[in-house]
Order: sequence, then C-alpha cells, then structure tokens
Amino acid sequence: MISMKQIANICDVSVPTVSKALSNRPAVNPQTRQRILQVAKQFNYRPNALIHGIQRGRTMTVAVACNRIDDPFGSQMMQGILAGLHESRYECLLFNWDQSVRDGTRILQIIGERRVDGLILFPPEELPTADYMEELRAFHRPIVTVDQTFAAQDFDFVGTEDGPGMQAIAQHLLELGHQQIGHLYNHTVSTGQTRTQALVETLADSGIVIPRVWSRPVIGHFEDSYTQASAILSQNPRPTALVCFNDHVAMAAYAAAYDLGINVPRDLSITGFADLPEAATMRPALTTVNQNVPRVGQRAAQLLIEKIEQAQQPKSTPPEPQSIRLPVELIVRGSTEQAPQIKNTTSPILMKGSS
Amino acid sequence: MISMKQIANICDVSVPTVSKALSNRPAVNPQTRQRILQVAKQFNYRPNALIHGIQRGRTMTVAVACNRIDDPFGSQMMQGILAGLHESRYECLLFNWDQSVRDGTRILQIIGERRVDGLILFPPEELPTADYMEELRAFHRPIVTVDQTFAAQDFDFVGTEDGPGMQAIAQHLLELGHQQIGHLYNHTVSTGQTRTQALVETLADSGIVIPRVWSRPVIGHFEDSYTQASAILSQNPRPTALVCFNDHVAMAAYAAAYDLGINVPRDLSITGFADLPEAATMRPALTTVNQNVPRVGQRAAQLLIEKIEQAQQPKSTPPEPQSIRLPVELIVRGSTEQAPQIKNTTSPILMKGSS
DNA sequence: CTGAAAGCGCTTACAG
DNA sequence: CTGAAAGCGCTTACAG
Repeated sequence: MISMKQIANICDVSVPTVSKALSNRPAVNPQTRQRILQVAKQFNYRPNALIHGIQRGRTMTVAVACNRIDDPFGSQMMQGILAGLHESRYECLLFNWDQSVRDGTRILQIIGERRVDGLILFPPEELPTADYMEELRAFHRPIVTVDQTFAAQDFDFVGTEDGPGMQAIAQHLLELGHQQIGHLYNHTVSTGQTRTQALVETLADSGIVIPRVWSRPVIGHFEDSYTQASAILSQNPRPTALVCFNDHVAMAAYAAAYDLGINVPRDLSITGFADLPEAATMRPALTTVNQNVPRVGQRAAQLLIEKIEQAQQPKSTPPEPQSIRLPVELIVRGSTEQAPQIKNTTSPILMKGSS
Repeated sequence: MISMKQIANICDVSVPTVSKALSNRPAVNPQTRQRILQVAKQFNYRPNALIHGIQRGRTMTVAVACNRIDDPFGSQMMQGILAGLHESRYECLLFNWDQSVRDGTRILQIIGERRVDGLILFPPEELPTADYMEELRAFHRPIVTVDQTFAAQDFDFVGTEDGPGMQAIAQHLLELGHQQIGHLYNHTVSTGQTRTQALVETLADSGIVIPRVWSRPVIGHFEDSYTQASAILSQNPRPTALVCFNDHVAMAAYAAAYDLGINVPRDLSITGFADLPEAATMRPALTTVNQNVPRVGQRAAQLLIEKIEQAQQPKSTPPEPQSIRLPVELIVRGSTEQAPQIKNTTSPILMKGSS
C-alpha cells in the first residue's frame, strides 16, 4: 500500500505537504494539492489508521468479549452492539470470552496491547475468576458489562428490567387462573436470581407457593433443561403452567411436553423470557417477555462510547458507574391459556367466547 | 499506559536496552534486565501492538464481513471463524456487511486503513454490487469467501457439498415412498441453485417431477417463507413431503403446517438443510443435512491464514484461488416418515415393523 | 554489554 | 506556500 512518503517522492514535495494536502488543510498551493490528490487516488492511498491510534491515543476500536455468539440471545446482543458502535464509527474487535478463559488466554492483555478504547463484557457462562476480576480492574479504560450484574458495582452496566418482566408473567398466569405452577430457574446468573425473586413474591401475594418438586434448576444447555422439564412434567399431579427462566429453556420445555404427549397450551401453559425471534415463529407461539435484546446491546455500545469520550476530557468527573435497565413488555401468544381446571369447572361455551 | 521510554527513564538506561530486555534477547546485563523486567511488571507494561503492525506490516487481525450475525446460521459460522482465528492467534475485526452497504459505508476502505491482514466475506443478503466487487479486487490481501460462491472465481472459497447433501435428502424421501413432493427454494443464492439442481435431477432419475404449483421461491425471512409454505400446503391435493431450502425455511413450514392443522410427520414430511442446533430440539425433530457450520467457518479462517502466511514469503507462487467444500451428512429425525398413501395401501402391521 | 542512529507512517508546531 | 525538525512507541543494525 502506497505511503505518504512515496506520494511525496512522486510529486516531488515533502511529506508534510502531502499530509496537509490529503487532510484538506489550507496552506497548500492549489496546484500542488491537485497533483497530490490525483496521485493518491491513482495509487489508492489509504491513511494508516494504526498511526492515528498511536498519535492520538485512540484507536476507535472497542473490544467485545462475548460468550456464546453461537446462540440466539448472544447473537441478537452482538447485532445490537455492532449497530451501536457503527453509529459512532467505532469498530469491534470480537473475542470469545469463554473459549479464551478455557485456553488460559489473557484477553485483557491482548486488548491492552491493541490499545482498544474500551471493553464491552457480555458475560460468560463461567463467571470470571477472582484473578480475572482483578485484571479487569487493572484495565484502565471504560468497561460496560451487559445483561448480568456480576460486576455491576465496579463497572457500568446495561441490562433488562428483569423483576418487572417476571412480575408481568406471574400476573398473566394468575389472571388465567393458574395455581399449579412449575418453575425452571437458573440461579447461577444474576438475572435468574432476580426473576425468581419477582416470581415468588408475586405469586405469594396471591397466596400461591411453588412446591419444591415443581421447581428445578437449569444450567443453560438444552439437554439439561429438557431433563429438568421432563422431570417436572412426569410427576403426578403436574403443574398447569411452567415458568421458564428464558426462551431457550422454554423450547426445551416444549420438547419435553411434546415427548410426554402433553399438549401446549391445552394441558400446559409455558412462558419464556427474552422474546427471541424464535419465540414468535415456534408453535404454539411463545408467551414471553420482550427484552429487546438488540436494543440492550446498542445501548451498551452507546454508553461505552459516552464513557470513552468523557474520559478524553481532562475535567475528569469521578467516574460513577452507571446502571441502566431497559424496560420490558409482556408478549402474550399461544403458549398460555386458561388453567385446565378452570376450563373444566366453567361452561365450555362461555370459554369459547372468552378465549 | 507506561511506555518503554518511561521504563528507560526509570531504570536509567536507553530505550533499545529496554527493548532487548523485554523481548528476551541476549546482549543485556542480567542485573539490568532484572531491573527492567521488574519495573515493567510493576507498571503493568504492555507492548504496543499497533507498532508491530506498522513495523512488520502484519497486524495479526482479520476482518470478517458478516451478514446477519443475529441468526443461527450466521452466528454458528462466526463461532467457527473465531475458533479458527484463535488457533493461530489472529484477532477478529467484525463488520456487519449489509448494514454497512445500506449506509454506504465503505467497509473495504476502513479495513484497508486498519491494515488488516485478510478478509473473510461471509456473504451478504444483498449480493455486492459491481462497484463493490471492483473494490474487492482492488483489496490486495487474501480474501476468503464463505458459503456462497458469488465470487468464487476470484477468491478462495470454503463451503458445503450442497449437491450431495440435497441428493441425500431426495433419496431419503424416495425411499420413504414419497412421490408428491413440494419445494421451497431460494435461487437468489448459489447454494439454493445448486440444491435445486440436485433435487430435481435426483427425483427425475426416479421419474418424479415437482409440479409448478408445489414449487415456490423464498427470500430468506420467516414471514415470506411462512406465506409460501402456506400457499403450497393449502392446495388440494397437497404434497406428502416438503423439501425446504434450509432449516430456517423448514421452521416456517412447521408453523404453516401447524396453523393449517397438518400433522408433521403423519400427514406431511418436512426436510431442512444446515442442521442448526434448533433442528435437534424442535418437535418433531427435523430431518436435515448436517453442514457442520462452525467447521466451515473454522476452515475458512484456517485457509485465510494459510494464504496470509504464503503471501508473506517472497517466492510468490501465483495465487490460484482454492475452493473447498466440506462433506455433509444426512440426519434423519422425526420430521420425515413413510408417505401417507404408502401407509394406506400397505398392511399397517407390516408398516409398524418396518418403521 | 550499551546506546546513538535510522526507520516504520504520520502529524504538529515552527522557521523560512 | 513549503519543508526541516521533533515526536508517537518501538525495532534493527551498527558503533563503541
């Protein structure tokens, strides 16, 4: 790739003159400029962004440490992050956090060496070790964590109104007359803890408790969720509604119900959380809470860029970590229906009309 | 972040000495080295990778222009690409191709400025314009295209054995006795064209032709696929099997069948192509062709790195574009079954035994 | 063993 | 209007 020096040689001028001409600054003879621009174009000159990074101390690059881009939630998030970065002309250096942790690769060292301007941490499956948290704190550039608050006390955070979301689901099920409610929860992550709390409290307000045998933990992958869902649904009696930690788990619950010959929603209502694209396309379509995942990612990118640009200014207001939670919306679809016993005790004709 | 210069000041030596000490080269007094390493550690020194990029002309960075990371196919591919780059310690600068094209952003300019070592082009929804193809050819670094051969004549390519894959599906359906076969195809992409050809030829060998009314184009998003699937399935008579361009389209076909009260697989067999994780978890589980998508991405990354390292050597063998197609495997699951009329005309008892 | 010099590609004052 | 000088952070010969 041609350099300014080469252009300078060709045009028989000095490098500073080329620099001025190409960066459109005044003090250059129009004819000289003309010639320089023409040569630059002809040889397809591209300024070297690495140099800008060195000189300005800004690379216009943000590292994104993402876990599981290969699942719908993660990839929706990435899409939003990319869009947010794109708006402000930042580029994205993408890392697979978990893979790197497994390998012992020190992502933070790498992104330190590459002088990225900031970091978006889309939390890992395996939470960072104490070591890693230490490293994170030693990374003296803005960090925004996304979705999980594992480190929200230290860093900026963008996530979802998990509590209100789950509350909406609980109320929806109560309104449908469900009293026998099962729960597939995930307490290894902060969102799971928050959602469980909201669910339990909202049900308790109506005097409903989830029996221990209908409450089971899931750890994230399909097989496990499927097994746990099957375990709940094989019991007698079984719940009339199954609240799932997220849409993923709900899909496993669908499969478990299908394999057990349980009809959704006639025999069993199922709810998710996220509103991934799949939620609308599966059948029956999934009742869930819309997190607007891409929007969360986009907001995270925007927040990070704000922090980066703030840090640029010397008036250094002490960087109080911000915490942003985006609102949610209950999306009622075909996977939830009146509780079976209600249907049985009520006139079927009445039911038809109201459903 | 501390620099070599600052370390040199602190240790009261010259910058070259610091450089030698830190890069572990001999000619340094052990005591001096000791002191330098200690200070470097204390101030958490990290070499500036941008400098290496400038000096060596290698940034150890690969740009990935990806379309639709937010869908399962794209994100599986990305996962594989990341893994492949990671193996050789390359990092990934990620771009959303379609978004950029829409904005008129010249990705190639940006990645030129950032001096990436190569480019993986995971093809866009909207194929690149002639302008873009021109730009691509002007990008004098290795390019590997993935999945779609829109530019395979110019660049290295990694994809899937689409023809044999679709042939396996066709044979599978023939073996199940299907003669009434519908098809949702996508001829806007090269994979779609190849698959159609294989399907048509294989069926023709058995004297079967897909009627025009059972053959409809889809363009990629759910709504459209759903509409087209519904159009085919609403006809009378309708096919006993529906071959879908890919798993995505198959999911839309499931939804259409469900909404029309058509039971899969009893009334209708459906096939996909890709074997996304969802294919195994949906119900009935989807009969499809396993493309091993992450493996394709990983191979693409490996090929690109080979090309990059070859280009490094001055013995410049003329760079003949390579084309690699990874093998596929038919995965038979619950979405395909004996054709209904066969079931009807054959002894049910016999059928039970043979299924 | 150590450091002055030149260079990577560029920008920014500052003389002329 | 133009270019010599210094600098960004580092490496590579090459004197001493």
